[in-house]
Amino acid sequence: MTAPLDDASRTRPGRKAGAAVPNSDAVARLAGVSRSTVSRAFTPGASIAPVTLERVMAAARELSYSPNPLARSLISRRTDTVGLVMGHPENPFYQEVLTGFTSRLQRRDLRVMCQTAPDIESVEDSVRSLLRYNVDAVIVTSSGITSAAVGEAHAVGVPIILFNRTVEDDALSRVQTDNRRGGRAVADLLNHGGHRRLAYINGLENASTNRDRLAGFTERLGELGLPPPLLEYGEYSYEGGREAIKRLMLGGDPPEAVFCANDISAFGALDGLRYDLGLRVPDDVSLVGFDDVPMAAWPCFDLTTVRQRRNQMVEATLDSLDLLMRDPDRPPIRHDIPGRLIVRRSARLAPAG
Amino acid sequence: MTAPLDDASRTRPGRKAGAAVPNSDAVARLAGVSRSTVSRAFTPGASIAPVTLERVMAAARELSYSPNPLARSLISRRTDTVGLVMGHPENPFYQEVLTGFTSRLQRRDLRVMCQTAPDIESVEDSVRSLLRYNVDAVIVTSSGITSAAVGEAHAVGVPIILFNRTVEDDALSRVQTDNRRGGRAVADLLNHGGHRRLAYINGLENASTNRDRLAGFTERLGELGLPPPLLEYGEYSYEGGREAIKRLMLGGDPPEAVFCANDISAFGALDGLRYDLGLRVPDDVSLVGFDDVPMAAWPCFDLTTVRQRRNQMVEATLDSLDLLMRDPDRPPIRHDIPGRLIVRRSARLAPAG
DNA sequence: GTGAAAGCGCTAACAT
DNA sequence: ATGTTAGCGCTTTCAC
Repeated sequence: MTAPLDDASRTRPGRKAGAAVPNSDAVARLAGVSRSTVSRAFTPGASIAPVTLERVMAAARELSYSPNPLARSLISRRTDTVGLVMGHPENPFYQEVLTGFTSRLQRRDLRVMCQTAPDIESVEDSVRSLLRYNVDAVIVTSSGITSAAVGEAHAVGVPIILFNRTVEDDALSRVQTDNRRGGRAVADLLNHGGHRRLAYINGLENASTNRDRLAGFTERLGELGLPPPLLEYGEYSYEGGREAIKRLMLGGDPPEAVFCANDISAFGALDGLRYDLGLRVPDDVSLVGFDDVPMAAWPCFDLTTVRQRRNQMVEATLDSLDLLMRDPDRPPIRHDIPGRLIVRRSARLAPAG
Repeated sequence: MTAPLDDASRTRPGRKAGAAVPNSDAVARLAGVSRSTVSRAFTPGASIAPVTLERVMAAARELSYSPNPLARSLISRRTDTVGLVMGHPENPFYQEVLTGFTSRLQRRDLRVMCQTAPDIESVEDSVRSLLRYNVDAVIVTSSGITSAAVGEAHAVGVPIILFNRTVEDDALSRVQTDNRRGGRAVADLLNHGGHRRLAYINGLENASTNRDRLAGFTERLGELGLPPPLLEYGEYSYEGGREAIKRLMLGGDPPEAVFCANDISAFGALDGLRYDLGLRVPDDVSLVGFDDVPMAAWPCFDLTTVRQRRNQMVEATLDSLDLLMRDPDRPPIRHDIPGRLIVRRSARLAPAG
């Protein structure tokens, strides 16, 4: 529970002694003003005479000075740093999300502290660690979070946003694809294709994305008078999908169409079907994924899938972050961004001749 | 050039006022000791009586106090934070590298500040920004760096390590695959396959990885008495590879075998060959990539390639970092880790019947 | 509009 | 082994 402060690395020496990092004192001396004036020169709203400003800035340029943000944060209680906790970085979708976040945050002149957290407990550790470093906000991607961590963040007034994950705690801001609606759309598509025996290859069992996609899928199947899907476990991974499809197809009552919880597991399922089982897609089995990663469009896969609007989701997250950082007491913000069915060739569109 | 300090975000308020972050003063009072004793309790080597230590720690636990690392860094001149500048995050290989770095740095109790930098100028901006935040070291992945940035880092004693990139400045530490040797190995392989008209699909023209792979390839071809390869430009991307192969094959003297600067462009070339041009691999053309990303093993690609030993490279980088952080004046450390030829089915192994 | 003084939370140097 | 003092680099009163 306690932070490992007693680690050996603490014996490491600090920065080289002779290193000359200019401070406001030096600039003040060179410009012939007081330290507070230098500070004012670097504080946008401050009242300062234009000439003085110019003189200070010239001195600052000469010494290539800029205020030490860490010292500044000691007083301002802002670090201009956002913490990013990534749950499942092996999925290309989240890799693009990560890039989206870092590049856009940079553009807003915010620093990014990255942590990877394989499971929900390490999310707690990560958040705690980020809070110690006084980040101004935390984004948690594709992973849940313990209410303990939420509480600690709330106590110090640091907003948390969940990206593509929901938790029971309804007091949390979040941005996600409308996974349930995505699942429903897939049910409709497969129904149009004339399929009746359907299956779903689960992602991670506890992920809300997985649960919601399945819930929407099953719900809509029910409305259409179709039986609930067969279930298998694919762990959101290529290997998982490839194994899962074999278990499904070699079981008693093989499905006619399979909905995979994400694209990567769908690629695994696709390869399992054609290379391991010698079946054709979509002639023998229809297959649908979720995410629309770039590879899904490659001819080798040509995967019908539900697109998550990555850019839109990232933008929504950053906009929400802005609002929450301005006012930590604001009620939680929630975005459910509709996915978009991308029809390619891996699923039959009409009943077989 | 100057940092955009005058941005609007500075008007954003700091952390919630009521937020109670305990400080050493509070702990000192509760434990009935002085503030310096509290400090000592959290400083591993410090001389402190076991009973006092216990009492302080109990008080700290009660207030859930831990020292503010930012305030601490003001004096110690260490932030326990490493800057990571990523050049081309769209390549899955570097996405895995990124994950490797963040998870391993976390394990060493170091924070990671991430920046993405599309070009060499933005690397300079990124490094400067990281230096302002007093990172203890900087890792630059898959991108070059300006000597200005190197100079600034050196001036403040912050080590920089280049990951998979070389620059003229020989005073820089770096870790990379022995790209030249990798290129030579591919030349040998294709020669064994009986190919004589060869081509190389370039990655990014200025990337040292690209130059070295090509140099090794060409060099070894020369030694084997083969003509230098035809050249095309694939930009290290799927689309680039797919277009490049078309230009090559539809040109006057189509090659018998093609070496692609990385796996992703090789996938593009492969799809171009079979889906756009109707050719078979390796029957009509042999194809080799570089990286050995997980997808290369998927049956759909089954790509012969040169494996970069990602984990080993990441470990070597972190070990070097450790040494350099301990002694910034230490001479540059260089690792050239041999790649490994992974033979799959995309390249012929013996001359055609 | 500007300077002096106080203090953010911490550690280091010097006492004892 | 512990307390006192000074100061890291900055901003923020509060005077003028």
